[in-house]
Order: sequence, then C-alpha cells, then structure tokens
Amino acid sequence: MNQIEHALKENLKQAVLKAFEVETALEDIVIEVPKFKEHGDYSSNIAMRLTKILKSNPRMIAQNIIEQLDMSSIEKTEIAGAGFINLFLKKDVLTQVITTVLTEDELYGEAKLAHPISYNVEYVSANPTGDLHPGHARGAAIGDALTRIMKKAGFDVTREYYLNDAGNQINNMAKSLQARYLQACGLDIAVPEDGYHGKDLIDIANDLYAEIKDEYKNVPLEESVSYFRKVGLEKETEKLRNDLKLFRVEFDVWSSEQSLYDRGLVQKSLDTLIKNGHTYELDGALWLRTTEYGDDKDRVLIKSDGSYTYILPDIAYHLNKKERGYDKLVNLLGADHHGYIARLQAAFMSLGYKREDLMVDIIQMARMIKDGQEFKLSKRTGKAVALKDLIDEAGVDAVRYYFVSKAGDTHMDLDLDMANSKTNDNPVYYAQYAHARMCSILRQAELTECSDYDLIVHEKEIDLLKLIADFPQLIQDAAIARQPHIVCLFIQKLAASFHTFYGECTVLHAEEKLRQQRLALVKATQITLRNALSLIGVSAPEKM
RNA sequence: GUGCCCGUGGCGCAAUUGGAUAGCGCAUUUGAUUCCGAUUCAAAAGGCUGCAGGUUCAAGUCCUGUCGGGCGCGCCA
Repeated sequence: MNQIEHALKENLKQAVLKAFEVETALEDIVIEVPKFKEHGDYSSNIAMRLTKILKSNPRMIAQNIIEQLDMSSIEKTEIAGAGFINLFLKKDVLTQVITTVLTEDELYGEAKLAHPISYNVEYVSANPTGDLHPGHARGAAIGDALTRIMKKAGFDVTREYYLNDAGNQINNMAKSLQARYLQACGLDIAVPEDGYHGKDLIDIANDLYAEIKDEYKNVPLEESVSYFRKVGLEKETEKLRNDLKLFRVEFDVWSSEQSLYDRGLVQKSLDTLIKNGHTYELDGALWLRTTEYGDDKDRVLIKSDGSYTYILPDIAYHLNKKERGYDKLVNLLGADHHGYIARLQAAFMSLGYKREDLMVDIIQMARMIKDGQEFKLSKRTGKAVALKDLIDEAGVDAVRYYFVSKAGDTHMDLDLDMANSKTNDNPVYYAQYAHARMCSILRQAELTECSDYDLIVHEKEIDLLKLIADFPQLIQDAAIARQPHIVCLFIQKLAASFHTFYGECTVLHAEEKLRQQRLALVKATQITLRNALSLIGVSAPEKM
C-alpha cells in the first residue's frame, strides 16, 4: 500500500494546491488507517492542520479540498468529526494487492532505497564472563528483529557486538577460572570475593582439567593467570556465540576492546579529546568535561594511578564506528546501564559528532515467571537463569516472540508456563497455527493466477486485504520508530483476521471461480504472514 | 537525597508518536463443528488511563506538582 498511500497523499497535496494555492510538503500530509471502518479506508487530518495557516474552520477547508480531489481510485469521501477527511477506495484498488503479493512473494514488504542511510546497530554486547541472562536475551531478540526489519525497510544495516575482552572484569574472570581449576585439582582455593561465581566457570574448569590435568597446579598464581585469561576468554566467547546462534541471533561484526588498544585507537581518541580542549587535570587524574554536554558530573578518563577507566575504550570504540563510515549509530542498552547514556553521548559530542547520530534505546529488564513465581537472575550468585534455560523451557520461537512483542522500554513479565501453552493464550502458536491452516488449504488445491478478483467482496475478505496491503508501510513505520513490537501486533491482527475469514468464508467448497480467487487471497495472506514472522525470527510451520 | 524508566478493566500488554467512540489476549459467563486442521470462531461483562492542576480545535500521549513500583548514582566495568 506504499503505492496507494503515496498516490493518495499526492492527490491530497494537489487538491490543497488547487483549492487554496498553498504548497504543502508531501511528508506534512498525514494519512492513516482509521480505527473504525465507518471512517473509511483511509483518513487525513490535513484540514485541521491547515486551520492555523488559513484561519478558517476545518470542515470548510475539508469541503474545499475534497471538491478538488481526483476521484479515479476513490469510491466516495466524507467529512467527519472535527474535520477529518475520510476516503473510501474503489474495490479493485485493494484487490490488486493480491497480484502484487503473489508476484513479489518473499520480497513482499521489502523497500529499496536509492540512497540508504547506513546504520550500525549494536546490541547484547554482554561481557565474556558468564552466561547470558534474560535481560541480554530480550536485547538479543529485539536487536535481531529490529535489524531484520530495518533491512527489509531498505536501510543499510550492520549488526555489531562489542566484546569487552580487556579491563578489570576479564582479570577477575581469569582469577575466578584459575581458582575453579585449582579446585578441580583438589586444592582448597576460594573464588575471589569480587570474582565470578557462576556455574559456567566450574564447567569450563572441569573441562580444562580433563584436558590438561595438573599441568598448572603448581605454577605460581601470577604466572598462570595469563593462561587462564586466554583460555577463559576463548571459552566464554565461544559460548556466547553458540548460545546466540542457538537463539538465531548472529552478528556481522564482532569488535574487540583489546584490539582498540592494540591498534592505538584508545590513544588516538584520548589525544583528540585533549586537543579539542574537553579535558582537565585534577587530583592527579585526567577528567573529561562531560557536563559541557548535559551530563550531571564530569568523568575520569585516566585514574591517578595512570590506568584508564572503562569509558575511554568505549569512546575509542564509538570513534572507530564513526570512522568506519556509518551515518547513524544505534545502541540497545540494558536498563541497568541507563546511567551511562548521558556520559557516552557527551563523550561522543566531545569528539565532534552530533547527538542525533548516536541513538541509545533502553531495553528494560524482564522478569521470568514460572509456576507463578519469579526466577531471580543474578549472574554472580551462581543461581542464574541463563538464555539456554529459557530456550529449554519454552523454545526459541516462543521466547523470541514474547520478548519482541512488548515495547522494549516497558517492564515486562515472561510467563514460561504461558509460553509453553499450545492454545489461544499463546500468541506464537496462534499465529503459527493460522499459517499451518493456510498451508493445509493450499495443499489441497491447485492455485491458478486470476486475471481479476471481482468476487472478493465479503467484509472479512476486505479486512484481510487491507491488512495485507498495509504491510510494507508498517515495516517502514516499525523501522523508523525502532519498534519491532509493531510487527508482532500486525501478526496477531493478520492471524485473527484470517481465522475469522476462515470461519465465515469457505475456500475449498466454494464455486470454482470464487474458489480460485479465495485461494489466491489465502496464498497472499500466507506469504504476508510468513514474511512477517521471519522479521521476528520465528518459524512459519506448514504443519504442526 | 538525586537522575532515568514505568503506572491503562482481575492479570499481561496495545493505542498508527497530539487525533474521531481507549483496543487485544488471558481469566469469567454464554453460544457455535455431519463441511477447508476446534491449537478455531461468535457474543456478553469488565475503565474517571495512579492522583491534582495546566497547555489547545483535540491529551492515555506534552508541561508542572504529587503518590506508587523498577533501575542507576565509583578514579568498578
């Protein structure tokens, strides 16, 4: 319906020009699908928006506009409410979408942009020090769906994971793994207080012991720690990749923090900040004047002992992303790090970049519910709920769908019992079942192309058509707003609309000509639903 | 103490980013299948959008205050 909407907007624009000799930008003409069918297939509030300029009452303006409309694709118009212009389309404008969908197939909904903006989208970026927890899982599901949607919308997207493989937390991980290894050797060594107490390190240590036995048992701790650092990093990173892959989440680029040091980029960004005059020395430390750009206090870059704080490599990382040529950077950040946004953005601007080129979206924490009780999710207590546990409990499809179906900035519960249910109360199965139903119908009949769809007139058929036709625009909306849950809402509506249609309109038992046209409609619905599900990374089974 | 996020029928969430009568699912009550997959459909009931002001043609949405919940507030990462 991109095309239909575009044509309507152009139509309205010309009508406004003819009626009032006022030039309006196409993007200022807003048309929408009304909540209520009685309000037409589309409606526009353009008359109300023009009241200020024209100093006239909106219904009068609306009247003048509709008199100038090109009616070739419009059945009728109405003025309603405070001055809405409601547009009712001719039937064949809607039915032609069937042909479009059947022709484009898996490409239906996809947009091609002549000059796409390039986006770098970073998400998850969990430290390689333990298992992924549900908060990471939510970020992974949303980030993956978002990037699929943005790509479908025609954006140039790179999916990126920032691997914090340097810094204190890695040393802590190394010492913790070292302790676990020595425990495996039979020694009574405690994991450091500020170390990582998760079960994953025990598993890695046991595997390691099986492999190398006592090789490092009697090596002085200071000497062997670098070994455990290296091995721990490798194993933890591998585990991250595998878990994410199991969750159908993959990245185009894995960026290493350590390599920022190795390539001198940390030093370079430090030099830039100093050169730009955004730093000062105090109490033997070097500070970044982030308050200059709205942070609530300045931040230390170099501690008085000469070592760097964590923010410095992060600054280098963002500099590096911009220097790789991306127009826009998007970060999906866990809500527990929201306090970090202001200083990151301030640092970004200190490098000379524009605030709007770094967009940070918060992914709220999620509570896991099982048997009516909450799972606690602490990575360091050793009693963590991991991504893998979730997959075992409810399956990849259900977990992904649940996370994506709620807006990222809302606090949500994931009820694992519901995610396991195979009935109407589970939106994933509801949509998948609809898809299987469509495939079942299509299996039982030969589909032939129809030259026109004159018999598609039933109210439920038209409802389906409108949804299908809206899909391309919906993808644009979801991509621009960075709100993948919009696609899930669409999936629910489409599935529900199909089930209703199914109840009221027989396909296989209809008279031959109608049967063919309805088959084509079912096929178009099936393609659209499948394409929508694939944007969420959820399978569209042909049988269940 | 201070900053950010969230308060929408019993529960979980929507609301086309300021638009028309606040929707959907679950749960509750009632109906529908000799027929394309009942993992389905139809219907009823359920609301002063936490509270109080304000902004305008129009507020769940924006502003101010207030109450409640979550998360931050290191020369940790």
